[in-house]
Amino acid sequence: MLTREKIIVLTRDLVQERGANDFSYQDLADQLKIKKASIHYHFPHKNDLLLAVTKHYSNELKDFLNNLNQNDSVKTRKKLTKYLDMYLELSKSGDKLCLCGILASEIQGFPANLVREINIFFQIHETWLRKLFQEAQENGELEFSGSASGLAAIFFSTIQGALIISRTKKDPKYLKSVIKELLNWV
Amino acid sequence: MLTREKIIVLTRDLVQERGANDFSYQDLADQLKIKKASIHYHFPHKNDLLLAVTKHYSNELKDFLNNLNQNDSVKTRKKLTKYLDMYLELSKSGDKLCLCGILASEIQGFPANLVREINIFFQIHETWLRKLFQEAQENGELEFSGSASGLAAIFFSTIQGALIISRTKKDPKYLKSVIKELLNWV
DNA sequence: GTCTATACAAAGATAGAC
DNA sequence: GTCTATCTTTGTATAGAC
Repeated sequence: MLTREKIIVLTRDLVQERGANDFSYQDLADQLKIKKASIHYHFPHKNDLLLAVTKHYSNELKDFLNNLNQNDSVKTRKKLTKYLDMYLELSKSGDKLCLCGILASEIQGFPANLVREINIFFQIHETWLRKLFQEAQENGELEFSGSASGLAAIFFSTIQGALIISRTKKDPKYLKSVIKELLNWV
Repeated sequence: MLTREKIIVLTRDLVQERGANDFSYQDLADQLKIKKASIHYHFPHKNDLLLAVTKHYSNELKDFLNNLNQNDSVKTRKKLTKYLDMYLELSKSGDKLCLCGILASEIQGFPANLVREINIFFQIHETWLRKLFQEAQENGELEFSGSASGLAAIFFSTIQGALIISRTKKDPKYLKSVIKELLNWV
């Protein structure tokens, strides 16, 4: 793997664990066994690195969702379950949050382009969920009161919140039960 | 107000805006027009300060909830609305999150006693919500499928998540619509 | 209880050799 | 593209005078 890519992947992990304000180029250098100056060569400023990591994370998400959409015969509920499984997996790690969830909580002090990128990530989620709910409502696969976009916002907010609370409680079952409860509502 | 108290209140504000890893004793000293050393007199280590702030925040919450519980004649839905209004107010500030929500997202690296205090805060919320839902279900004021504790977890997670997302979008209406959607479900 | 002064480490960043 | 060396600023913290 290219050094540039290694830096991005490791940063992603560190941010998901500790946040953007609690990891340093020194941490990266130590773990990658290179020097700080080498990292500055690839990403002169920390915000450059955070921006690249966020874009990388969004691209991974797009791939994941495209993959889910690929197979049209898959039932809506099955797609939804696979989507939610992604977060259950994350929660099982015990020490990670959604990259953009944690970045969003530190957003004051970030430059505008990074804020924009985090919002794009949120938008990808909500758009995917909204379309899923919309189509499922139209073809009668799911039933719910309220709008598809409202339901999408609820699902996404709940997961982001539950991830944080679940980790704090050191109890992955918390997220699991919240997700189960959510699924009972559609 | 005593200096000690001033420090706590200002720290609370700064943490709600920027998080625990992005404010310093220097920031406090500048805004309070005292010297860093004076703050170290009251709170030798930063974690001492964060612990005091968290306890203070929990006490404010307890007062608020006790106040709500005071008047038994108030309808459940009204109590719930007042509870949720607290977060709508917070969201209107445009730059603050729930203190414990933001602390929880930075929890790696905090000492055990601080983690415990954050969990206590979460517990207060969930217990209050659970009891509210439980009693309302028993006396028929509210109807919902699933357990009262599950509903409490959903409400609390959703609010925490929506606060973060709402601020990132710079759109307090996001939280507002999520709350409206939640209320449609009970 | 607040101040001045200071210590010490770490963070973000750059210059220039290889 | 990576290194050594260095710079500057900031953060956390303590000692000791007032």
